[in-house]
Amino acid sequence: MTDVARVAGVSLKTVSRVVNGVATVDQELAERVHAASAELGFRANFAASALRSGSSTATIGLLIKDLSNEFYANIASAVAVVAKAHHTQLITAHSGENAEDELEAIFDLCRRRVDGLLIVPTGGDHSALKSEIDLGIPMVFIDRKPVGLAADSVVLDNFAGARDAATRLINDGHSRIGILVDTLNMATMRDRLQGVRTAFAEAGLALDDSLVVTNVRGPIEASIEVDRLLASSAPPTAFFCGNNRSGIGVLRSLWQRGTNEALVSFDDFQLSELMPRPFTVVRYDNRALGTISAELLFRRINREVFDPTTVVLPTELCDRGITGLRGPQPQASQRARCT
Amino acid sequence: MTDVARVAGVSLKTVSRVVNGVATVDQELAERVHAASAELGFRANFAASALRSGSSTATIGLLIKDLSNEFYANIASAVAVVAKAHHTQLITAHSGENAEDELEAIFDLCRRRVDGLLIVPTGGDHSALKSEIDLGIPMVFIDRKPVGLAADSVVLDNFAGARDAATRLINDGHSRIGILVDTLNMATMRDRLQGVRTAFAEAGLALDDSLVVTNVRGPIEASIEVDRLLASSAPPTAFFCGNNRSGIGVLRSLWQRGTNEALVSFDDFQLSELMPRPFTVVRYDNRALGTISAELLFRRINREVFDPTTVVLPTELCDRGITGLRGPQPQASQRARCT
DNA sequence: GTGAAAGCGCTAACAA
DNA sequence: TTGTTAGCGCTTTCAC
Repeated sequence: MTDVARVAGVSLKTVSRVVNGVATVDQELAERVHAASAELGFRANFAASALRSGSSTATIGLLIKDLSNEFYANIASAVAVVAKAHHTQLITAHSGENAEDELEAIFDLCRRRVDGLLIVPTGGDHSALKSEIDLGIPMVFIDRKPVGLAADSVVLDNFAGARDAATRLINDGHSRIGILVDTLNMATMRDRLQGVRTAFAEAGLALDDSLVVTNVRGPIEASIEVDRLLASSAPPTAFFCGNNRSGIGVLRSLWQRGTNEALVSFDDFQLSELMPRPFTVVRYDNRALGTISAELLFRRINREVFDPTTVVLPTELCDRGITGLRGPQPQASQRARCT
Repeated sequence: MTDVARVAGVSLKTVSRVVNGVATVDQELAERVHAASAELGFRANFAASALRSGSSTATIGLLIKDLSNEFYANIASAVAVVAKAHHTQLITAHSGENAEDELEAIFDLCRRRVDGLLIVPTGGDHSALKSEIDLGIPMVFIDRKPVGLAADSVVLDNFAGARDAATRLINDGHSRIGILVDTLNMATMRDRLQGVRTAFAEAGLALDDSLVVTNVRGPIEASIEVDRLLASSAPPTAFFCGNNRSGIGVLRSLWQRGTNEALVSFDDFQLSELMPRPFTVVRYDNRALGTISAELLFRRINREVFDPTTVVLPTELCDRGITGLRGPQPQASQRARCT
């Protein structure tokens, strides 16, 4: 900028004024500055500007597990739209599996003075972040509430979704239901399992714990468990899956077997309506997780004052998979038969 | 930092040394600094540090259309892995549809002094970026070569992929093939159409231009075109789709009709092997687009000198969709029958 | 309307 | 090993 000032024959401050398009600058001087800028290839340094003026970095951070997972990608995409509307750049940090990595990434973003942080927690304890919040960096937690910390969060109604799912199966006459969930270290999974238990209790039925499988990591493990459960002397007549990955594994297994056990799985997924066998999903507005969190964050960033909020998004049951009947089918954009 | 120095009773520079963990500092002084840091809630300001030391911002930018699209999400996910390995944060900017927005986003990232830029171009002209490259900001273009600019790029072998696809159909006895591609403003689409034309020419067949449909934007438009083409007096017996979105539309239409026209579509997608009808995809390593580009970018960032490179990734034909036969099926992790 | 000087938070270069 | 000084690129303050 000093060079530009020299070449344009004006003071540093005048260049600054022209570059920022602020205040009134003499037409001719402004043009000399523009000419000199172009000649020298001058580009304003955003960081230096923010440093001196104490203005915000116009940057928020998003901590997320894995963008190649549709669930997280939809959140990130929705967040990006809100960020753009606020003329803010988005730094996306991948936490990986590890809670320590996650903390380290958060601290790095704080050193970079992001205006705020959106966190899809890997789990673990978040009390270490209290100091960062006190320092004035707003945070909103997505999909899981923070542990050991009072902060905003946007989550799903996991309990109700799972209870509805199990109730549907029970009402359809099933009493032996295979339950496949991921690790119970995650509150989401605990809530979903609790929803299923509640549905059984409400129906006056006993849930056979030998049909409850935890730590189901992915589709392949889910397939294996389906085969194991169905080979038992008192096999289940239906399955509940705690997430779409195990749902897909079960779906594949059941389709291969050609048997007609019922299936309800948490999480919808792309092209679920074209799966080769009917099943049901616990659906919710995936993008809303991102949109609402980001809007909440910007309210905090804009210094709006309100008590820590938890937004709970509703779920609904939707039938998916093809029925075997040919003929006009609903388009993806107006998905079918949701309750 | 000044406050920390005062509270710890040491000089500014000593605090700096302790914070950066560099050089040897007396044990006791270091502890006084740590204590003062904790007491005051001191957090190093990364931007100020980079400004003074002239070191890099340890940030790269990724310009991408839409993370909710599997193709882009896989690229972003792969880039994030490489960035993390280089201890670099990733700013993801969504270009939207608009070429002007894209340029504006790039300029913003340049003002932020990112170390480098990864761009999935929306199209349009990129000669305006020459000045930024000259300024020393390396750029790598993904999926499409830059227009009017010599820069690194990583692209697919669109021509060969499409030629292989059409040749497969021709060898299977098809001569009337419906061709559905998106706008020919995109070089990828032009290359794919050219690949199809070449396959016809090599087979000594004429391609009926009335079966070539351009500007097919998505699944719904594709479905409509399928219905139109099949209603004609000389309907096609097979379809080629220029991307997975139109492929999905055609697949849905053909499945609903219950007819057995052949289908080959560019781009694989999740759960394609569970689609209710056989078809074929032109597959490639989606993540490699991100991984290789990012690695190329970091070579540039590390001041390695080499001529502008274009990496072309190969494609292969893979059969997808269920065959109607029950029984053991290949797992997604070892996908079937790829040539 | 324009410019000179001071300083944002930090580190390089040097001195002690 | 520790401290002092100057200054990264920019904006503020205030005088002209």
